[in-house]
Amino acid sequence: MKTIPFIDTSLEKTFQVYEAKFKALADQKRLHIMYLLCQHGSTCVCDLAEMVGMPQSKLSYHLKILLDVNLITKATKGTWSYYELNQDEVNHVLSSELCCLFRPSC
Amino acid sequence: MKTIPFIDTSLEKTFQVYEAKFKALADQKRLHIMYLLCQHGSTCVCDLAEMVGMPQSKLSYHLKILLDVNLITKATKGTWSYYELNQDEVNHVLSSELCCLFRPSC
DNA sequence: ACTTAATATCAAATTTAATTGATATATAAT
DNA sequence: ATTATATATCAATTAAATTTGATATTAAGT
Repeated sequence: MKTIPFIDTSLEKTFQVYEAKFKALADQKRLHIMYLLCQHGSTCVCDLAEMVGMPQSKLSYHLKILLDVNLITKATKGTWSYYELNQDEVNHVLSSELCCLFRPSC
Repeated sequence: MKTIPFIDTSLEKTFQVYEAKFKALADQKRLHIMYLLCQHGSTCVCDLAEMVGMPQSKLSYHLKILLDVNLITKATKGTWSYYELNQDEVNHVLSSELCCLFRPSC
């Protein structure tokens, strides 16, 4: 019989959530992708692949990682998938100083 | 003969720096360590090891990762090493909302 | 219907990071 | 000097993330 450590459990959940988000951010290629999405707005995979010079399957892999933690969003039109930076989520996680990296205006 | 892509190079460096910082943040155990350092202020390794329930060598490994990217600082006194959260660096990287996780007052 | 184009997914190979237990180093206490 | 304590580092293992090339899926154009 043990007591339920409520606060610790909820902290643990919080740490889990942020671990996933930071993992997604912890990669140069993905930071570059986010930067490009920020600069160009909604962009389809094939255009993005050209911009980053990355094979399509590899790019899809990295986009999925960013999508799964809600740092980017996806909209499908026909066979095209358009990805976009989730500015709200970026603002929620990063300092305004850092967010600046992911703002078209800066 | 090729032109030097100055802007891209400096962007690449920026991404490298943040990759390393986010990598350090991308781990539940390390987030927990940072949280404890925030709550308790300057703490020596043996006390911290007890708090996180982690073998000493493992803890030292994780502390080094945080230290290397300047998210924590270290001060040695005799055989003891005292680690402390680098509040400035945390503020520089994370949103104020998130920083709150690493503020004693919140 | 058939072909082409865009994207996602998969399995295998590779690379990178984390864990473990042992050992080294350095200070402090006796 | 010897012993005990705190911490860091190392080599070996294990685990996780990334890359690659191939294939599947789905919509569009002819």
